[in-house]
Amino acid sequence: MKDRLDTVDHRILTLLTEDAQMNYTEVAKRAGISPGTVHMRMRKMRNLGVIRGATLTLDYSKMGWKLTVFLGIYLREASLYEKVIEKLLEVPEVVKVHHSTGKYDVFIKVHAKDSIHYRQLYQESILTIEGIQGVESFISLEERASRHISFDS
Amino acid sequence: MKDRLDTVDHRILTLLTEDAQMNYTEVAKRAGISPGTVHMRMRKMRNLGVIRGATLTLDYSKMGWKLTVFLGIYLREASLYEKVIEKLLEVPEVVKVHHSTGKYDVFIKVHAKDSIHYRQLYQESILTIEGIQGVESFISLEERASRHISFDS
DNA sequence: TTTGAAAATAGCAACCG
DNA sequence: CGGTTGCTATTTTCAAA
Repeated sequence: MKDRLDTVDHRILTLLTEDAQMNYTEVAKRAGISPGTVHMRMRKMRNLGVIRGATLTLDYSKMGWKLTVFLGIYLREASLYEKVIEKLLEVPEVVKVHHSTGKYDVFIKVHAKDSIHYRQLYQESILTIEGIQGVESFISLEERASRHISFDS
Repeated sequence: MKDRLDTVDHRILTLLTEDAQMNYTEVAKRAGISPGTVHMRMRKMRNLGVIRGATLTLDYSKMGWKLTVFLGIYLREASLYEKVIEKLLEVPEVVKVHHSTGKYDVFIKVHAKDSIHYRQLYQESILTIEGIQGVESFISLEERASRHISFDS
């Protein structure tokens, strides 16, 4: 098993990042290879850890979750990040958590049903976390793109 | 076709957001329903727009893309966002674009192979965009969570 | 990497509660 | 009317070339 990805792998990734539920026979057809090869390459890329999994892309607003908010968090001490992240992970509305450097120490994304829900979650579940010094928030008005880097090259 | 999602729909979403490539027979087994029902519910949720699609979760660092950077962008005038977003979408390394309010006008996520690549991309493709007044950036050291809100309730 | 064949799954139609 | 069952076409998966 070769470790480096080639053009065929990239082509498979492009197709499946656009629709992870596309069946491998169709992927094979579009990539100009046999279905067996698609299966093999996918197993290889999963084993390499290049592919971590597959997930659905959901429209939360259509499910009644109207708010998407990003929070940039400053810590009292940078070394507290591990503890703070642990606590953040306990909040179900928190869907992304990045340990970061630059402007903020921790950067997260949360979903809320409405502004009431958001305020409550913000005040009761985020601000109360020990070690957080400050938070800057910005509400997403609209997601204009959610895509992958292109593998064609 | 009922418009509201029920417990069964939520259970299906939970299973498939964790692994969008799980076959529907397995989903049915775990949700305690028949495969036919899974197909039916999935078609319903796609038609409702609740499910927009499915994608692979990739580990970019394992593909040689070592840097993930978030950029908070201030515009010269808030009304320029449409034009600026158009330009940002032309940059292939830009994978997420949010029109936002609060701290920044536009908020994006980019991937780069290394710091050389990042600097070049930043200076040549981002800073040169007409209408951008300022940019604040923070590098993701580590993604500690990428998940969905939980639908159990 | 492809091919070919067996096992499993998808997708639909007719039926049931 | 939504759910299940059962049937057929398609897909997956593996072994051999």
